[in-house]
Amino acid sequence: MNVKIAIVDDNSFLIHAIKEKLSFFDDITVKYTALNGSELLQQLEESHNLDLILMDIEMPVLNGIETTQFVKQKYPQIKIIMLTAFDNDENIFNAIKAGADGYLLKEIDPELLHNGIRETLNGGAAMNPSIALKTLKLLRNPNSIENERDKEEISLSKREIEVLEQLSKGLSYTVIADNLFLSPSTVRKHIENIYKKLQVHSKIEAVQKARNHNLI
Amino acid sequence: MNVKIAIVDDNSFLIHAIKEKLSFFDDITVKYTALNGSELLQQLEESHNLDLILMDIEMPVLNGIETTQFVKQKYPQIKIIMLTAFDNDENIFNAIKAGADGYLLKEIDPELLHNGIRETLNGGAAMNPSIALKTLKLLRNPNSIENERDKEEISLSKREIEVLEQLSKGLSYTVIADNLFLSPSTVRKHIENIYKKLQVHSKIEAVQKARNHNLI
DNA sequence: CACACAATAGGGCAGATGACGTATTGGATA
DNA sequence: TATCCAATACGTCATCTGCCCTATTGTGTG
Repeated sequence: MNVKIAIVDDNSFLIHAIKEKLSFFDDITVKYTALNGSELLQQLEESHNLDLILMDIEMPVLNGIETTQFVKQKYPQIKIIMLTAFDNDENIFNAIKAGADGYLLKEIDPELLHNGIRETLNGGAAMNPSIALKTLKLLRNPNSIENERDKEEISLSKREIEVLEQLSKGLSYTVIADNLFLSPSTVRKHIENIYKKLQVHSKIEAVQKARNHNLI
Repeated sequence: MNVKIAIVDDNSFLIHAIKEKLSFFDDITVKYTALNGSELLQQLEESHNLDLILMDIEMPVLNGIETTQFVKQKYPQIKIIMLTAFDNDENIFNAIKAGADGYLLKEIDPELLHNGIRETLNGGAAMNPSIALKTLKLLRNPNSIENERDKEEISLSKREIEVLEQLSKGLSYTVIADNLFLSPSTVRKHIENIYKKLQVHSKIEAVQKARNHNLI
């Protein structure tokens, strides 16, 4: 089976180097290349018939972490392997949080890169041994992550939090209304307001976002 | 440089099989073998001039997790790779907590095992791609470690998992269909089947349950 | 060779949901 | 005091969702 991939890197020379590495393998086709995240997103708008993205992290306009978040939100079926020169803990953790399926270093051998791509498409995860070690350390010591606090202040009212909690249990409007001794109309209105505040458009997104911000 | 390793497994036949696999590589010497943890600890008492241990998990007397804890406590310089047939989340997480430097499955190719040993001694971590993926999921969703027991009964197909992943992003049927190049009818059918298997009745419940069981 | 089952696809229907309106009340705050 | 806003409530409408039905194709297993 032929694999369609994209390469995103702000250094066009490096894009070329990666293409070169992959040129040995005829089961991989580089369908897109982009110099930053928003360029990639534009291309995906036109056609998202793509299997995997090799993504740099440090890029202008839209960096690799942000881009990964966007792509995974909209096209979760597309696998993403971070391919970067840096391997500091923060990048790794943020990339994982953003939904990356692997994390490799640019100096990687062509064969290992090829293996990593295949393994990732096969439902595994590609990782440098040094990166793997860092993820193990992060798992052992979860406290080392809790540093980054939320920047944007989301303030939901007490009632809205209550509604959100009920929502998170998978209850319907009418049941929530019944539970909180409210009219269904009121519950709907609360949920409308919650959506506006969280800037989401569905129950699932609301619950997800609320969880990520420790609101519930 | 010659590497001195130990193999700990309650199945002497499997010890032999691993030795066989490693016999191709003349930079590795199997110094000890043991049928359980305490046997290994005794041997280490006499001489702990050892680089790395390949450790089974399920063993009588002293299991692999406990043994790893002991060894890492007393001889932190000795690397330990879990080498086991099972890869359930609880084992992985406990092994990591105990201080394991890698986690491989017994069916691994000789070359990859050799690589894993070398990488680990080189300051990295050895991991199967499937294990790597599990560690990533654990990092993303740390509360999903408890509920492993009742997972046996839940078996979703690969396609169903894909659909669930899309669901979890809050996408609608039509968008999911578009992303996976399926008809909306098919997506609906998949979701129907998922609901039956998970015994739930809404998107949120499905995503919740899937998360708790580390299916996504 | 059956048989089971995953993956695909479509039809139909009742009820739920999301997004828009409007409106009243009471408490907080400028 | 005047204004803001949370909390309450209702109406409408297009769309989505959950649940029922049937059906074909391919793969794998006993």
